[in-house]
Amino acid sequence: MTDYTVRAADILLKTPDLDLDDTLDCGQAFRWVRLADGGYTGACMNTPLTIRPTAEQGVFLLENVTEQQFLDVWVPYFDLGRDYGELKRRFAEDETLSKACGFAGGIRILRQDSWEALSSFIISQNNNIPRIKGIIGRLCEHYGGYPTAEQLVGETPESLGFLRAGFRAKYIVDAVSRLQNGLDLAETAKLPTDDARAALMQIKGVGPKVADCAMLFGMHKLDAFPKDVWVKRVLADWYPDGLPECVRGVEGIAQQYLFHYIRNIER
DNA sequence: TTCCAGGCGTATC
DNA sequence: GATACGCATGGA
Repeated sequence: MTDYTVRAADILLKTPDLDLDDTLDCGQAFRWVRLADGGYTGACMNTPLTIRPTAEQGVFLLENVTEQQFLDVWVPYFDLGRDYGELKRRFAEDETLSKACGFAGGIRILRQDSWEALSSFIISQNNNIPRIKGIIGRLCEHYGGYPTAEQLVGETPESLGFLRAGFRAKYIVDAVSRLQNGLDLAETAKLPTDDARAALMQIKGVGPKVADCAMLFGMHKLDAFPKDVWVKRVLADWYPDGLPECVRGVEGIAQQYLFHYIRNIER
C-alpha cells in the first residue's frame, strides 16, 4: 500500500490517505511548520525532516533522508504500515464519522516519541494551540532541539520561567522527576491501556485526557480516546448513547477525525 | 475588555 | 462520585 523510490539524497514516497495539512497541522504534533509550497519542516525528536507534496496526487518528497532513516524513522512515524483506506471504509457506516473522514481524509495518527508527546500534552492543558506551539518553540530553541527528560533534570519551575508556560512548568518538573525515579515510558507503553493510564496519572498535572493523548500520540495505543472540550461536544451532540461499533479498538483514530471535523466546522 | 483554550488539583459535600 | 473553583498566559 506504500511504495517509495530513492532519488539522490531524497526519498520519493507514494502513499494514499496522507495529507500534510490534515496530519501535521491537526493538533496532534506542535513542531511542524508549514512552508509556502505546502510542504512542512519539523522533526521526530531530534531527527529533522522537510517533506513536500509533489505535482502528483499521493506522492511526497522527503528531503535529505537516507533509505535506512526512512525505514527506521519515517515509515513508523507516519504510520505507513497501516491501511487507512480500509479503516475509513469501516468508519463510513457511521454517518458523522463518514462526514468527518470526507472532510479531512488525509489524517494519520503519528507515532511520536513518548516523552515528546507526554510533555507536549502536559503543556497543552487549558491552553490554545498557537500558544502551545509558542511554548514548545521556546523550549526547543533553548535546548537546540526537543530536550530529553534527562536534559531537563535539575530544572525548576522558576528556571523554566522563560517558557512562559504558567502553572504547567511545575508539572513538567514533576514528570522529569518521575521518569528519574522509576517511571519508564517504554515499559508503560507495553501495559494494557487502563494500567498505562493509571501509571501516567501518577504524574502531577497528568489527568485522564493528557494521559490518553500521551498514549495515543506517543505510544500508538489506538484504543486511547482523549476527551477534551471539543470531543465532549462531539459526544454530547452526536453520540449521546456512546461510540458506534465500527470504531472498536481504534477509538483514538476516530477521535482525531472527529476532533478535526468539529473544530473546523464550528467556527 | 472579556472570554476562552486539546485540564487538572484541591476543597467540599 | 460528583460538582465548583482557581490557575498563568495570551489569542481572538
